[in-house]
Amino acid sequence: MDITEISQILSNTTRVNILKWLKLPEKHFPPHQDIDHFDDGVCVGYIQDKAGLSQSTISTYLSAMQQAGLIIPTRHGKWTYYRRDEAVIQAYIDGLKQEL
Amino acid sequence: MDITEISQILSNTTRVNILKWLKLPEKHFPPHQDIDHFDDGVCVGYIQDKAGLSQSTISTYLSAMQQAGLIIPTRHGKWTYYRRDEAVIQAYIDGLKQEL
DNA sequence: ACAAAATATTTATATATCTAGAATTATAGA
DNA sequence: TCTATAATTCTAGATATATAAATATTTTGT
Repeated sequence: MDITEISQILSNTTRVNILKWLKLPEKHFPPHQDIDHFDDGVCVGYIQDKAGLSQSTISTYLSAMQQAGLIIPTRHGKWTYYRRDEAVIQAYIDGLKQEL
Repeated sequence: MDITEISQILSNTTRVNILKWLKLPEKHFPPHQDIDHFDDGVCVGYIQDKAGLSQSTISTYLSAMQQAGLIIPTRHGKWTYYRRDEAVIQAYIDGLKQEL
């Protein structure tokens, strides 16, 4: 868990929003076609529609967020679902409180 | 208090270090010539020596950190002392815990 | 008023980030 | 196997950040 790497992710409004949306997926996204729950998170397309940026930009953002450990991808057929890694997010906040 | 603005500040190791050093100035800096306490923080020159970057870079960093509300400047003669704004730092961490 | 010290600002270059379009890859269905 | 869909990766241009040298400003001491 790297403070500066995660802070860099959080320095962009869209990425912060994605994290917020993923906290309550049923509130921010329509139901998926293939599955009836959000246990593995939300597919890239839905996040893209919500954010209003290009598909490649969102995909790049999600990769960076995954690289930083903030979200976890799960593949379901053609779709990639992303969900938050609550442990990492919590550890980051705790780390800030401790170190900062 | 803007999450992305403060996160941007925290995305740089030197700036994070400055905040950490300013938490315990007596541990990380020599005593000042003109005053015998760190109540108003630490002068720019000491921070620059400790960080090992150029004077202009450190001054730029400190300005940005002040702009984001993280530190407070106090002028003492020729010197500018910078100290943490604990309330803002705490509000940022609390804000993250709440919103994120 | 002048010189020196501390800091801030301006200017400039190298690198990184933002963002999208095009090309590529992965998967499911016909 | 061919096609359509979803997502990733590559490429590229515009903007932002990192960093320092040079210059300007502020303040003190002579």
